[in-house]
Amino acid sequence: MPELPEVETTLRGIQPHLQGATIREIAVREQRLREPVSPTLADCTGLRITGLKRRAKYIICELSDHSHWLIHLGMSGSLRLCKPSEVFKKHDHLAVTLSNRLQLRFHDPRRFGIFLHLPAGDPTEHKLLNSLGPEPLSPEFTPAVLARAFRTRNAPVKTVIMDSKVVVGVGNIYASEALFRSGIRPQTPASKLTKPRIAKLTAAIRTVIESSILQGGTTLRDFLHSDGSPGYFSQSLTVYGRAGEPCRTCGTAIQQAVLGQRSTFWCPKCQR
DNA sequence: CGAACCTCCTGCGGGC
DNA sequence: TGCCCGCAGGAGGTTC
Repeated sequence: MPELPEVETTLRGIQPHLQGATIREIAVREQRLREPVSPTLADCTGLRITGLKRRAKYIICELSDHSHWLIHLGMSGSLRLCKPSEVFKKHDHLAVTLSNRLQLRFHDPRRFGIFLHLPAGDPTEHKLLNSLGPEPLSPEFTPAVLARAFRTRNAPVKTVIMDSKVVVGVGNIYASEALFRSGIRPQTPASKLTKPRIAKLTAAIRTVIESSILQGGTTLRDFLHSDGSPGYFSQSLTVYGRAGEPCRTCGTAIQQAVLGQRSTFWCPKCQR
């Protein structure tokens, strides 16, 4: 369940090894992902990787012919670098051999991930990217922006902050965490929140994601030898997954309910 | 447009 | 120990 910080950590881990490398070979071992792996992926042999960036939870890889790879880790995906000789693990669906004697492997048991080859052009015009909201850590993510999005939304605030058109990168775990941090009950209709509370929520989303990236960065020492999953689960979560356990602030039992098909956790005393 | 619901898939944990 | 069942979840798609 890679959340944005995990994607960012993955990007930082692989970037130094991919940037500037030439693609020697591409092996697609399983093309049935959320969308079929692009058939033109094989045509990328011989191209150089000229840049890597992240947008929302997507990793965008720029190639020397100005085409791009658009990668999403879905629920269970990971990217990892290893020696080309390493035995394939179950669910290693893609292997990209590079000129630097390393191999990039895309591993994804549940196959909710995506690995697309976009034709030369601006990747942000792709339909998966062209209607995304602001990055939570960018200056564009302000209380005013959130307030504007909330005005017309009567759905639970938790559902709304998980809407990627409102703000990207707030997954199920961090939605609960950010709401706890801002003292807001997840069920509250977004339209009912006052300006000061929205401001608090904006800051909480930023803080929760920021501190998690820092954790990922410290846990992950050498991406080359890691198993591909940054140790971000080791972080202490305040409410997520803690139903029935005492709130770390007031001791009240953490509640759990399903909201918008997703399990949600909150403290009934600290969050109103 | 908004809201509710559906879907893809496999691993894991609970119950017996 | 083994088996069955149901749940978990990112996010686009569908329907009303």
